[in-house]
Amino acid sequence: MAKAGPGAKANAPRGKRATSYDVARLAAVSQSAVSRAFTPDAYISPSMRKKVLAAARQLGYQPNAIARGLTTSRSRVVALFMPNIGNPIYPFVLQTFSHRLRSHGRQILLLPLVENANEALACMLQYQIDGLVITAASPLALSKAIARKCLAAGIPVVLFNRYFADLKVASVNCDNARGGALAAEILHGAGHQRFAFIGGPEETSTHIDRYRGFADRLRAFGAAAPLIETGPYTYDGGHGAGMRLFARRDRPDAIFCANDVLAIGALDAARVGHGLQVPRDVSIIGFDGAPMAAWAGNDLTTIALRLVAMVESTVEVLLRAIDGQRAGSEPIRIPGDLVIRKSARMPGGSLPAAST
Amino acid sequence: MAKAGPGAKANAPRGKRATSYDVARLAAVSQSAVSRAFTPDAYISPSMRKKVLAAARQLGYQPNAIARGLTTSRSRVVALFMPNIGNPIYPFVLQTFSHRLRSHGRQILLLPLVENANEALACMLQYQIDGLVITAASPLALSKAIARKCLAAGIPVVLFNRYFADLKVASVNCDNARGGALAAEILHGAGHQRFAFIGGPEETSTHIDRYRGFADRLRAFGAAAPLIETGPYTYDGGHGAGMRLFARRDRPDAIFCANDVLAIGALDAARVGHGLQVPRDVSIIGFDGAPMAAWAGNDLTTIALRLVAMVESTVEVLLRAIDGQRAGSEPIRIPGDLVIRKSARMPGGSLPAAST
DNA sequence: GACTGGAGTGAATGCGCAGTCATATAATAG
DNA sequence: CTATTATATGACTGCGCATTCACTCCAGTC
Repeated sequence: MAKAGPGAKANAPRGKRATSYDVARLAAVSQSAVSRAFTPDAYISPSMRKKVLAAARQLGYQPNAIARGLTTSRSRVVALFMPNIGNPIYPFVLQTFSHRLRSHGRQILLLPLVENANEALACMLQYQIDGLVITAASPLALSKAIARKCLAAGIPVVLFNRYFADLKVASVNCDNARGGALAAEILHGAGHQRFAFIGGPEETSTHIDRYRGFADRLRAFGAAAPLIETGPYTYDGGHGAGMRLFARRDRPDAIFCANDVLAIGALDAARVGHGLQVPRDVSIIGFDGAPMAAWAGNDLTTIALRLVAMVESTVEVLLRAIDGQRAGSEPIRIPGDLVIRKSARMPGGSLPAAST
Repeated sequence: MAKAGPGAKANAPRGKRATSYDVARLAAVSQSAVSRAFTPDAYISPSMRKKVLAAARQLGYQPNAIARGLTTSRSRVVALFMPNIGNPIYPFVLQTFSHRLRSHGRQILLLPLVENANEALACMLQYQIDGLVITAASPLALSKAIARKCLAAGIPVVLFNRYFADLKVASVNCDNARGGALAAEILHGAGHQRFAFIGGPEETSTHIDRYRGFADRLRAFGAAAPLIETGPYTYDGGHGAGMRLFARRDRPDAIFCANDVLAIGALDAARVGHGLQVPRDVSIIGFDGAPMAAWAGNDLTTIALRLVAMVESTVEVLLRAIDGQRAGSEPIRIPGDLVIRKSARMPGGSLPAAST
């Protein structure tokens, strides 16, 4: 074949990658033809395409996405803003986004933790980002500022597992209020009397909706209003809240936590910190469906997000927005699924009740 | 100022972003001057730079990284291959990489989980990736194939927390053998007699080196060879291994696990599965320094990776390779730090010993 | 048999920028 | 006061591709 370059395919000499012209020359066609061969809906005969692709393969040619982006002024890259990964569901979310976007020919650029919204916007503009996904695992004020800037700059934005009441941005969420109500039904139905809620930062939509769903349903049952403890969405936050709650004389016997990491913190506060038995002395329900909720040491009853469905929906909304259709800003809500484990007594006593 | 466009800065009319020519016109200078103003080491007077930057700010101008990439033929983007995020240290690793690379003006493109190495290479070539980091959180065979292809294509590669004995690739690792030896010293020094090792996939360098360091040191002490159980690097892997070990008549009283997730699985197998007390009945030591090792319910003694140092070293090696200096393929080893908690008895009885 | 039209292809252009080269001005020397 | 050199700037080209436009070719038409 060609002259042998050390460790190189066909003729990729020294850091020089084949261009469409190289392929054109080899296939004895024009550069236009090469371009068409790699463009899905281009006007080209099957035989021509086949010939070009053969030559391309021989040279190890891949279209240069940079050059393509320059002419089309779209990068086919989507940015993801997801710093502060404290919630263990996000690795899976990230992986799922990556997979789904790839199947639509998109790549993911990871936006680093920036100081302010301008830095983020600069990054997006520089790389001609086609769209942005912001997950709840990011500082609220910063997320909002970034979303606002991007919208002003005409970059489509979709929020994942979060929404802003005062800013019209497309979003995909769990039906958090319904999840909270479900927790209330279970805990009340199991005969509990003294309820508590352990939440996260009070301005986040997950905190607000999960609490509201829980408290509203309790009120509908005529139960006493739940105690509330809040803190960051971390193990320590849940542990601290649990320690405070269990130290009270009117110690709660049923706790709903705004997420699983908080719940595991509360669980440890009960068992290790206060020597309580779960669910004999206290029932605890979490939210999210984090992997470690299933671990034998935790065995946490929780309301699991349908993460795959949520990601798919987010991708769909984003791609549609990129294609120019203005997305509605009404939050899309996807239900959560109750996962019954052993950290909470169930109505009907399907788990060892207090009589033990 | 300029005519008011709805929701637009100065004059960013309809999805049209300002170019260097626009800035040049406004500042009454040439396009070259604009380019120089945004190039760190360019030959330009301070006054000129100031004037250009002022005009750029007024237009909301950001250099188009795509166009820049086309002329410089480097994208300033680094790819990260890290699918299968099962180990909870990786979210932090990802965040740290992102942060560190950004401080060097680099962005991260997340490589999705691909079917084969060719897909990955295609992605790298299309986007003119400057370099690649492969973490241990990715399938071994695929990682190796990708690394091989990239090297052949002239793309610098650095492995994080992994190395290949039979392929010359730069890598940054924990000093795993030393960590294993440390675990052996502690467990032997605390008076344990029946040792076991719970590992991951047998061909991974972390498994091999951590086991070897452990077993070699035990042998040096004249102790019996440890029992070995292996499985995937998951909670279930550790739990299953633990259940098997504790069911034996010669049940081990000291277990070293190749990582923290395995160790937590083993811990739960001991406590929940077999009703054993830790560390009265068995000492367990993990590896990595995962966040949940610190949780009260686990309280796991472990050997913590110096993740920040490892990431910084990886970035340094990678950037040097991108700048053309061939990196050595000898693994860089960074020591791990013993974190003493309550899952293992310590030499000298600094924790409640078997006498309880 | 000249004419129309569809199908396929090639030539040419520009995307936005970095860098090279040439030029104009200011500073220094002789 | 001219010759020489720093210093700073502008004109221009090309990176690799998508795309537009013009063109060729050939089947069908009357």
